[in-house]
Amino acid sequence: MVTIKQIAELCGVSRGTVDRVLNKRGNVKPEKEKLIVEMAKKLNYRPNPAGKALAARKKHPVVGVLIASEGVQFFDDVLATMRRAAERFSSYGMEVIWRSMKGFDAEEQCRIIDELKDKISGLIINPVNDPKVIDKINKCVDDGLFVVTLNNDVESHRHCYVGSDYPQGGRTAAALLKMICPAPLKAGVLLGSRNMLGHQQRLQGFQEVMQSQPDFALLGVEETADDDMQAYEAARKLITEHPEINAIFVVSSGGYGTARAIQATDRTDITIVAFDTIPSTIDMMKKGLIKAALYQHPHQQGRRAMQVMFDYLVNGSLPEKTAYIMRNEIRIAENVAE
Amino acid sequence: MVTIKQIAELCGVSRGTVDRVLNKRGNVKPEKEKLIVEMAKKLNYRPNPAGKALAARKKHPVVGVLIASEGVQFFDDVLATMRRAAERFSSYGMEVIWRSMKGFDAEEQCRIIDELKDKISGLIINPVNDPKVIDKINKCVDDGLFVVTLNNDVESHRHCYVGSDYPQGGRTAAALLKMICPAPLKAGVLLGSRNMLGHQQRLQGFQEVMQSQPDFALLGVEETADDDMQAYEAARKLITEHPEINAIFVVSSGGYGTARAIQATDRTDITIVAFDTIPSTIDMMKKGLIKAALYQHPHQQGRRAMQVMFDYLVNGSLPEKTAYIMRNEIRIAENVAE
DNA sequence: TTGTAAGCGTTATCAC
DNA sequence: GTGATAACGCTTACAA
Repeated sequence: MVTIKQIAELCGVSRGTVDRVLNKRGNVKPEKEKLIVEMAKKLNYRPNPAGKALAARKKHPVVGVLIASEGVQFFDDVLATMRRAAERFSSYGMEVIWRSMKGFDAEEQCRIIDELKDKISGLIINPVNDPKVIDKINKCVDDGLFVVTLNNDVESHRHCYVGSDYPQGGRTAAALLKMICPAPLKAGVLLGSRNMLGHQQRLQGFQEVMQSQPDFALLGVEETADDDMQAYEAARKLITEHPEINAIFVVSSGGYGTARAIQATDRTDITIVAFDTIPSTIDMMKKGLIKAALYQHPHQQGRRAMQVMFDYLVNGSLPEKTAYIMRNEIRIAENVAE
Repeated sequence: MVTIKQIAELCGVSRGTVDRVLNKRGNVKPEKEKLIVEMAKKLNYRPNPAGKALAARKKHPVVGVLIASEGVQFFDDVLATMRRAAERFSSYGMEVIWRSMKGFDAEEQCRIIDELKDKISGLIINPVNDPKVIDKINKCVDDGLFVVTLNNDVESHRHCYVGSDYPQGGRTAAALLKMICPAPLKAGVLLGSRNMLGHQQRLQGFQEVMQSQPDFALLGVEETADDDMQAYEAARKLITEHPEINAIFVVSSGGYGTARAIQATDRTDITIVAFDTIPSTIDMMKKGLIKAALYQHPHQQGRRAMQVMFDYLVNGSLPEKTAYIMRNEIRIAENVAE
């Protein structure tokens, strides 16, 4: 509740001086600086976000959002919430420009970053795990951009990461399968790509929990490129090659294709656990073909990423954490979207 | 991005006049009013929340929070998040005064409302379902208070309700038990109180789903007053009177007491599904005694209630919905808080 | 090195 | 009925 003005009066200086001290703009006599810093601390000064936001309007901050979202339904929810947030924030003078790409081509992502870079002061990106992209991101940070990685993190100088707890997702799926599938468990795994760190981590978490199950058998791991047609083929392959299979863990997208494959074989004894409650998955849950789906809070991911960006660009405050990791929730037909 | 000032210039009037029109304060010539309203609409005017917040500081809005939270661990999470939100909002000049009570005594709740009433301009309350309380709430609304009911709704003139989807919680628990418990299912139910509408609704949802299960047997429903000791006794009673029991659904608090009762009887064939991931429940989940817990988003409930209040009192904007209903998530030992 | 003044958008007060 | 003005807290450009 204490303001810059009050601090200025108490210290016998002007608001400008206090502002220079608190925002470390220099050009203040050391003894005055000390006095002001101490006074601010003693009075527990917290800048008023409304005042900051109002003054920040003159800056018209622009945010770039670059997501490899095309053809990935999971991002529909993320982006829907980001758009709503952007709409809210627009009245504070923050503008968002949107870019999307299909697939994980590092060259293309670098190209788009270059195209965006001189237009923006913040970047929200779902980065491809590639040295060229990482370099590019580090360059952005060095040049003063505020960078948030979303849903996929890379070893870089990014300011903040927002995504889900991948190892936990795998562990949860494994434990759930142990609960709902008759032993002995003979499972197949479909994953998007071995090059996706998150998918790898989910698989590791899955195996970690299954280890303790002596009669567990991992029959095979197939890649799907997060594509339902490929998932369909991969699931058929698993079922044909391993008729004893009784469970399939779909590590990322592809639940629908998997369910269709099961449907086609008329096998009712195979339990599917998938990721993400996207419409096609929900459909298959209602039909009983997918028993459960893990929810990685897409809306919260989108909201948090935009909020972190807004707080920095408009309110001038850094995020409390350098990584916001969302929990995995278990959903079944009864508690999935109505 | 259009401001009052711009509208004023375009309409050839002063900012004051535009303000009077947009905030319906009257004293404006009908033709001017019409012109201004149309211009605002045409330009898609949206008030700037930062400006509003800044101006609202002079009002020093005070919010009363009254929750029957004592001894109910579920509310620890709700209140923790509400406190954090209150802290954030305090820099906008919004103050919160906190009251709690133990149990559901309507008289006492009315007394506390009376005590708060002339100090506050908004009330967040977990109302007792009693005509006296409802009258009191309606009186508050009539007198201009903004009222949000939290976690429990009552038939009143409250502006907004924030709580969980009770029927869905029951349905989800039932479907989950069907998945993880060997048939035939012989279940007992422990619920807080038959007078709690939410608990009743959960039980109904539970039975609704179980109906379709021909070999299902509901062995008994016992009340616990959300108390672990009473839950312990009630669970022992169920087990003693119905040795064939193989599942217990704990409709609200009491999961810990139930698990202790199971532990005491050395029965390993009874599956417990409980509500809320409070510390004692988590402990019992880690030990494997409680198989799953339903999570009703306490943090989101707290955050949303405070946000709705803030948006109204500080930004002058009504909530988009009159009820915010949280989903029930399924959690097991692997995805509960680390 | 420091102070002053204007401005961000909204609201409230007061004078006409 | 209406308009001018000051105020909310903060930033910034400029003057001293």
